[in-house]
Amino acid sequence: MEKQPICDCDVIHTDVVAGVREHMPSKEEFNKLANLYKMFSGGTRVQILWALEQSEMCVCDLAVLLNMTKSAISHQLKSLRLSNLVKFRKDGQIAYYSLADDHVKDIIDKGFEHINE
Amino acid sequence: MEKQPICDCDVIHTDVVAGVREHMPSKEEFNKLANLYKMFSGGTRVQILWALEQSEMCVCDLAVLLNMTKSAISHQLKSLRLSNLVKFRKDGQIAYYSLADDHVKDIIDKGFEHINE
DNA sequence: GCATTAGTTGAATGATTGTTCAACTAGATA
DNA sequence: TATCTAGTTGAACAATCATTCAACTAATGC
Repeated sequence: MEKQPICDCDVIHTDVVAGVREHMPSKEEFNKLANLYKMFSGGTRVQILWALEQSEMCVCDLAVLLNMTKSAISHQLKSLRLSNLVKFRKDGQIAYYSLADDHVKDIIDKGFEHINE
Repeated sequence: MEKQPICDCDVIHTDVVAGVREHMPSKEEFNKLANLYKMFSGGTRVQILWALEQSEMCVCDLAVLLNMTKSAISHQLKSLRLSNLVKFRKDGQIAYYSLADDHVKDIIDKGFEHINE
């Protein structure tokens, strides 16, 4: 069953809306995009991403740097891993995390640009 | 009273951590950055931002385009306004919203780049 | 004046999220 | 073998968030 439109507007700019709708990505694509930015939208995660931009680090390094528990860091790293923003290599029992690709740096830099204007 | 470190690690890479900490922005700056990305991290808000990148629109236009209530759109527009990501002009009772500056487009484009690789 | 409409707002509610806690695995060391 | 440590995991709880609802403001037209 199709959902009814839920806006009670009488006069809208039908042509503008139709034109924009024509090139609009799917809801699914917008959700993917939103989920990507969600990874940058928490204070802890954005600090982790910035830190890994400076140097690869293990979970304990990050925990000490950010003064948080290994568990909290590990949970956030898992989200970042699932979003393909970080990767890691294992050496013995130590896991060395690093950024997955250059997009992360680009996105963070753009963000700093905006807040510093 | 100073907070005690809460990580129970014995061996960490002290030099790496110290080096990274030296150039680390303040917690406050990271929070500003995270708040910026929070604006892109909801499906609705990122759709609004993308739509306004295509054309200026009134609240009703956006409500019809995204099939949501005017109230829901208005609430999100308020957040976006407070973050200086959108602005609006009033013509009679109609409020025409548009993007505040080019950073928004840059950030969204970088995001699409990442998810389409 | 009154009615209508675009938009805003605050409170409430349900969903999502971040951190903590405790238990666990795997690699190292003895 | 037993023990220690780096890291992971799931459940639980508190905090944050998005949408709905109802009431409201301001501009338009009769």
